[in-house]
Amino acid sequence: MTKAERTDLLFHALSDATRRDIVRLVLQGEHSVSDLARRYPMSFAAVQKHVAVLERADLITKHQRGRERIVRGRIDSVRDVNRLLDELEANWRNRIQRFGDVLAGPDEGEHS
Amino acid sequence: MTKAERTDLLFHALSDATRRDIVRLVLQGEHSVSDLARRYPMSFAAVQKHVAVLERADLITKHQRGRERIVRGRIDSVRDVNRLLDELEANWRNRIQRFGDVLAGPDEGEHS
DNA sequence: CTAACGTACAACCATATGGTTGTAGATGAG
DNA sequence: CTCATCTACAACCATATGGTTGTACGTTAG
Repeated sequence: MTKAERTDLLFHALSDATRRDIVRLVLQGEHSVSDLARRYPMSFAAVQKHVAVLERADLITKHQRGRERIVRGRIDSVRDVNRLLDELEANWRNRIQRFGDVLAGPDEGEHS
Repeated sequence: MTKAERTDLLFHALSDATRRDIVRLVLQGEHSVSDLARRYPMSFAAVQKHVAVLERADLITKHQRGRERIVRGRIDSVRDVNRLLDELEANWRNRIQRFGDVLAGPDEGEHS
């Protein structure tokens, strides 16, 4: 998977309020898929799909405990998203830097 | 528009590589829609749609100059996304804090 | 004025998305 | 063992998404 593809998955996963809430919950502590499903006004299968989207984006991990699947948040992936945004910001800073360079540059050609 | 709806729009807008690249470009400097369209292997109308998605999410602004529409990036919206992620991370930190509290808490009930 | 350019927008299409219900397989409780 | 619980997964549906082409309109260059 390319970096762009993974980035697509990350942002797409976070573009839904239910999924963001699930991430919030499982960063606070462990929850089974059923635990999560009880919280939202939709079917178990729907929540299952949301969890699958988050898993594909590496925002959560699932592991079995008895008959339950325990969901945990992966804080490092949330931070990856932060880093991706910083890369966008960096371009903005570079632009500002260049703009500043012009202002602070040698007075060539000014006043003719 | 609710906060969640705006957050949906922000993350959705950033979930596409072409759109992220457009944001990167227009944070560096101004570009007309045609300028942008020339860069990508898709029709002008397709790029136009991407720009519209970014505009709806407030990640860019458009203003007319002659017959061109100039696109500029809105760095503050990129930072809004950063802030939203920090809110998710905050829940994680709270969890760690509580975990630390337990470790550092009064030795009640221990050793019977 | 006229032609070329930049843009907007509608119509259309294939596929993805987010939801549903239903079925079936593991697993734990009693 | 038997039953209830938790999960997985398929099939289905309505709508959203990302692309296309075509048409129309404002603006500038010559």
